[in-house]
Amino acid sequence: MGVSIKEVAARAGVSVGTVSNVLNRPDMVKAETVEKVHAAIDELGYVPNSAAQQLREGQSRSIGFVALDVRNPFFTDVASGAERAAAQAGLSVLLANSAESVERETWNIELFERQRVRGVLVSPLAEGLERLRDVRRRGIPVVLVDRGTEDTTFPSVAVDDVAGGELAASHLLDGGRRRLVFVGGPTSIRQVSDRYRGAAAAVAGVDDATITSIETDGLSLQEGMRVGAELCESVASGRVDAILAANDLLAIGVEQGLLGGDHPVTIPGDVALVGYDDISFAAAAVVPITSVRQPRELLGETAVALLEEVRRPGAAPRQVVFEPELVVRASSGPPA
Amino acid sequence: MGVSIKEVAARAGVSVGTVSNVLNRPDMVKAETVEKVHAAIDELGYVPNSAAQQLREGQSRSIGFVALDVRNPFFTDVASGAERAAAQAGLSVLLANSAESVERETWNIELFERQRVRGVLVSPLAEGLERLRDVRRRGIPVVLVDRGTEDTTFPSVAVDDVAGGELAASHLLDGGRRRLVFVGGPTSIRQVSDRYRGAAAAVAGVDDATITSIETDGLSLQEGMRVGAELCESVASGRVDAILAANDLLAIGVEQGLLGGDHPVTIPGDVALVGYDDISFAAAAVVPITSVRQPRELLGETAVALLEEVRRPGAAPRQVVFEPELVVRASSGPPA
DNA sequence: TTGAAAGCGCTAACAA
DNA sequence: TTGTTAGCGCTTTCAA
Repeated sequence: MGVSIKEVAARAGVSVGTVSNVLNRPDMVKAETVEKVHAAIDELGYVPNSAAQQLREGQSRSIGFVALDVRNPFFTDVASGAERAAAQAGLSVLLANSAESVERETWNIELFERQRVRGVLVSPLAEGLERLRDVRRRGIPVVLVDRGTEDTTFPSVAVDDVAGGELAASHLLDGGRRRLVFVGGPTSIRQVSDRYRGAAAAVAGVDDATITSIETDGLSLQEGMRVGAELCESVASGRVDAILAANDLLAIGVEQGLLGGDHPVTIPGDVALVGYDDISFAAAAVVPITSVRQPRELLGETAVALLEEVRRPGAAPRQVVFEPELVVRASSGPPA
Repeated sequence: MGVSIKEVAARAGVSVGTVSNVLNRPDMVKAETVEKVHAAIDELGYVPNSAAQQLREGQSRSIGFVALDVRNPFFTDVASGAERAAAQAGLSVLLANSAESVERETWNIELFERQRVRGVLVSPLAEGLERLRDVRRRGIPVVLVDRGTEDTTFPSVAVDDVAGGELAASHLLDGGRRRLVFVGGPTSIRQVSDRYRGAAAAVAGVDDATITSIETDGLSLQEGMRVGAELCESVASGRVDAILAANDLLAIGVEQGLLGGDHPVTIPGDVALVGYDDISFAAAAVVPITSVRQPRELLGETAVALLEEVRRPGAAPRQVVFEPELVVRASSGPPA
């Protein structure tokens, strides 16, 4: 079980209350006693038991973060922003992975609830919202991350994905592109459909421009490669002159599919390409990829701030929406 | 604080002991009572307090995993193997990130110690070994992950990096390559120096073959691109016909540096390339990259097994070393 | 400036 | 089959 405060007290010849005071309010204790106690702590190798502390305090100093997919750099960046903000408030962040599964999401949230965390930040799956209301009903504050503002009873932080899609498409249209393809899916992921909607709106504003959509099974590199290879022909024949991917993993895959085929096409000569998220691999691709950047770390920081805000009694939940930003690189340059 | 077992007991009209029994040994309780208690639990939305459970039990059901860098897919894969093995034993894994900093490593281990975890799995930095002995002295079992077998007083699990380096170099030599360059660093990372040693040994066995080393500042994509661009000239002039990267991030960067320059070279025509780790981006590169694969998930599973093993009193710490495996892809094909 | 003691929520030993 | 209770390690209130 390890050394307890009792043993430290005995060794130092004081009471447990005094040891606790040395640890938590040392100015209350005579300097000499402080020294004695510290000596005992060192000799015994005492490490406080946080379960006992927490039981006594009634609450933990941790915030739970349930991410959709820890392997996506986007979420680790959001988490690291949350970590930084939490650290400043003397809190820590526990990271859990839903791996895009409702069961795991539910299980992780329950784990956090058992730990009586200060609150949970969660980028929930479409089906998970009802369960989150239960959690909140039981007194644990919840902040939605990257999940739009559908439900204004929750505080939330997100980036305007419709605007992001519009930004990307407008950029392509400004560059003279007219035959756009949107690659992404499943459309049940809100981010995907919002980005498409934005792009479609921009296209609708230009007379001779069109946009079609290719739905993928997921947002992975492999799916991107598959679609990229398929698109070679349409690009070569001039039926497609621009591709808009729902995220960068897809975009990188598409690029490789386009460049690696038997009849390779050129980027941006034959076709322009824009991704989404601006992960580090986008800039490092063979043809560096233009991408829509989201303030990932800021998202995490803000989520923590909103959590602290909503914990104050009587505070109304606030929805924060950030604007995305276009980072232009070679993949969307002028046509050949 | 949430609903406690006491309130459930009151609601169900039974004692707290009975509620506890319903939760932990339901066969001990009359079916009718079980039902009543469950009804009360549902109505009240009771969720057990794990701090109290843990305080009572004296130990948590969690294992701490301190990873060198969570952003490296290698470590998340090891972690996910550990998770799986832990889940089978009814345990869970807490993931912490050292981010290659000794302070964060120390801090995370202390956090785990306060939580009285069952044990810690750690891929420690060079400087951290002494502190781990302290942890063990205080009764918390420690397993070294991916850290060779220098200290046989710890159980450990690793992959033979010398053999891996040899494997990679031999493959290049078998393909007729003679002027090898090893790219990696800093050499203070044991994995890097081991892999180089293995490669050098293989080269020493072939009369007219040579190997030189280019030390990088880190194992990142960016460093790889820098070195790749630098190497273009040596490759073009025939001074280099094969490159061996210390990991795949570097290898991918090197490939992009080589292909993206003003005087691009061909892979594998002008130069062969081999990476290390076999992360998913390696297979998805423009020229798919030959790589040395490590059994990542198995590493994690084994670490958990070793932990359970060493917890048995009197058990000797065991060192497990796995053999790496070469995955051949286009980047190391025959010369032009 | 210190000590004694209550109590946080839970489990398990024991009594009924 | 169920109820009562001690005690896990800690903080904090109250008294000395």
